[in-house]
Amino acid sequence: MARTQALMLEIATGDARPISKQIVDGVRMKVATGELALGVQLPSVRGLAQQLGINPNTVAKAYAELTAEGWLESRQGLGLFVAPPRQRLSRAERDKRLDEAVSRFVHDVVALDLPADEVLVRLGLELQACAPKKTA
Amino acid sequence: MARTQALMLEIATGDARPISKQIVDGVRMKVATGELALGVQLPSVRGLAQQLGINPNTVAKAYAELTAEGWLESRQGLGLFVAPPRQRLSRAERDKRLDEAVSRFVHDVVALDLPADEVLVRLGLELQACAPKKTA
DNA sequence: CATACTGTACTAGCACACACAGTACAGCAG
DNA sequence: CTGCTGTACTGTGTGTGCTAGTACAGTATG
Repeated sequence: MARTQALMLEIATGDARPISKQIVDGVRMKVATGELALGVQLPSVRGLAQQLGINPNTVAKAYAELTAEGWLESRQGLGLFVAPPRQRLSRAERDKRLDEAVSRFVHDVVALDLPADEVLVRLGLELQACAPKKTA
Repeated sequence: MARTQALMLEIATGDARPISKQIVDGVRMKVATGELALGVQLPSVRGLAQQLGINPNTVAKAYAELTAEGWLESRQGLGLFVAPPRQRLSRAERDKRLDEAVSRFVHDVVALDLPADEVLVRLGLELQACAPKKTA
């Protein structure tokens, strides 16, 4: 392992999220699910930028955030690699962020006037799909 | 009923959401939970703006969105009132928005590396708290 | 009628975030 | 050395959100 991977990432111009956040979300999801295994090298800043047709600075910014969050590891002059899993955030910080995410989601969903059951089932499936898969 | 209500809304400057969205979310929540009953008149655009210390245009923008969504009803020269509940969005539109909200939430939560159970329980409680209360 | 409220619709300016463009530097491999 | 890696800057343009000011139509009251 530890070889560079193609990183089938797609940037949707119609997506409301900024490009850098799309990259962060996409890579983070792939690491969390195990699609990007420990030690795998990511495409270079300039390489991914060219592949996606965007500015290298935008990729660098996304990579910097992923590194700060502990998902990636930087080796100067070599590249970026998937970092070993570890506790990245304090309990308090995680609770705070969870509260914010829950609040945001509830605000979004209340506007739809849907039964709570349906929402929970729908979300449960999605969360399960993102659980780490040890075996491919 | 149908009298004006004080609308205990709070605008948090620390909140990342734009002010107008905070108003939309707040009012929508109060209508959904029944805290703002059918037919109740809302504070005037200028009145709420002064109360919150913000620009009247910002309030008008929020009210316009709530009216477009079907939560409020406008009577020219009289004011804005809580509208009777009705199907505001098509099935397809609601599914689309639910998908987006779920996706956004999952992306936020994956970053926290928390057990899915905990997240679902936490969210279930919050959704229940926002269910319509027929009786005060 | 006049006055004082309502919502609504504009224009204009300012601040901020985002993406882009270009340049530069340090570290590693051949 | 050359060529790749990440990283750090300085700008520039654009879009969004909030503010400010003005104007107009509809309704109620005197």
